[in-house]
Amino acid sequence: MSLKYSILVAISEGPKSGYDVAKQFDETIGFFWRARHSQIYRELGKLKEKQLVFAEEMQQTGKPNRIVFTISEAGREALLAWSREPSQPQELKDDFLVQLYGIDAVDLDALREHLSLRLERHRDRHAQYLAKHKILGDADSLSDLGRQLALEVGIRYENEWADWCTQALERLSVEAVAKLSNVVPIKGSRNKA
Amino acid sequence: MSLKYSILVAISEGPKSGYDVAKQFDETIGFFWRARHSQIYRELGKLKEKQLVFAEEMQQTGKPNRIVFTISEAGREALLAWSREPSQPQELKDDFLVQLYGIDAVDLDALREHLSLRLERHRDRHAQYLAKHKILGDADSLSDLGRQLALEVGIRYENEWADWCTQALERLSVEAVAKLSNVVPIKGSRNKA
DNA sequence: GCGTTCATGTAACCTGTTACATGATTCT
DNA sequence: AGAATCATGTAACAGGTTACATGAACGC
Repeated sequence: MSLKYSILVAISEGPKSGYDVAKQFDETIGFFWRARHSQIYRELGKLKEKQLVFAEEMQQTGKPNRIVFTISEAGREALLAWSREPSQPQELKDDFLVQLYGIDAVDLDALREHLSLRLERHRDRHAQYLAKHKILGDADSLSDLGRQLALEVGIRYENEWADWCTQALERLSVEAVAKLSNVVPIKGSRNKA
Repeated sequence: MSLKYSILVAISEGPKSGYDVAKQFDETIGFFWRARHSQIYRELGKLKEKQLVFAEEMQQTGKPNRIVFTISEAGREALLAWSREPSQPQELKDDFLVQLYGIDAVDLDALREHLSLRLERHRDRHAQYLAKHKILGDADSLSDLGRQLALEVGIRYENEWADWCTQALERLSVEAVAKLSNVVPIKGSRNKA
């Protein structure tokens, strides 16, 4: 549903090739919507058919030719119409939480290890978002304000995850688990049928 | 990838029909992994083929027959093996953030309205998670602790979103936007080519 | 009489990932 | 000599949504 519009947003800033769009997805928009180049080329084809973008082949010597896409008036209108429809929030969806939910059937030591890995990852991401946020500085245009707000979601998200990982590591530590009154065998526990 | 294991987690608690699994996905596991019944029946078929579960048809008078699935030893092993592989965190993916990123090309008034709607939604969800968390009380078993920790992710997640929505509404209010030094036309702005 | 719950599934479709495929240039 | 960047795409598959299909029992 939204890949289409994410691409239109990218192209609405100025004409871009599929390759350019893919790069932007890796750098900025990709924080909020990811896509591989294979998907991007496929979608660009559809956008062209629906005449939401025009394509123009640019001769290049030495390098392969670029096919540059420009947004059409219809494309801008589609983008505006899309922005008027309520979007539904992304729901939590995480296999790690499923493992926690079924904690009696999983390997606790592995879970602890994965928690540490996640902690590092979330800290890295947090730093990345912060850096991008800093570059924007004091937002003096609507455009910068929008990007800043979007990044702040990322900052909060990663920060909370990192914080939670730290807590979870403590509460699932060997010592903490040993203190639980209702103890179950720690490793490879086979549930009652 | 993970639907398979989410279903195994559900069945590892005790034998269940496809219908039962679907219900549990609506109530508890569904906070962390969602699936429609069509997907669940399809997946159960595959699990049966791979002999990770057994199926047994139960006669019922009045109601349609139930097909009850039980986890096999191979199923438990698969679950354990899965828990040993690192899972990758869900990345942020939200069309709303894409709209913010391309704020010059969207309808600002609509955006504000959607922000309010989201705020409500996140508050509702937050309350839901909190209620479920309260019911678990002081975790005295590993199983409860796991579920509690999982719910806490949800609580944090919804709380941060709600908080962010409040902030965003202020910073994108008509008055706040009017104060930006680098003003762009507010409605239906057509970008420079 | 009508909607809900119980209970199963199929089919078509859309979205997203992985791998395949090619080929020149530039940097190390 | 080998890797990275530029630049395009296709094909097969996996995961997920929507809609179709059926049918009895129970409560309002």
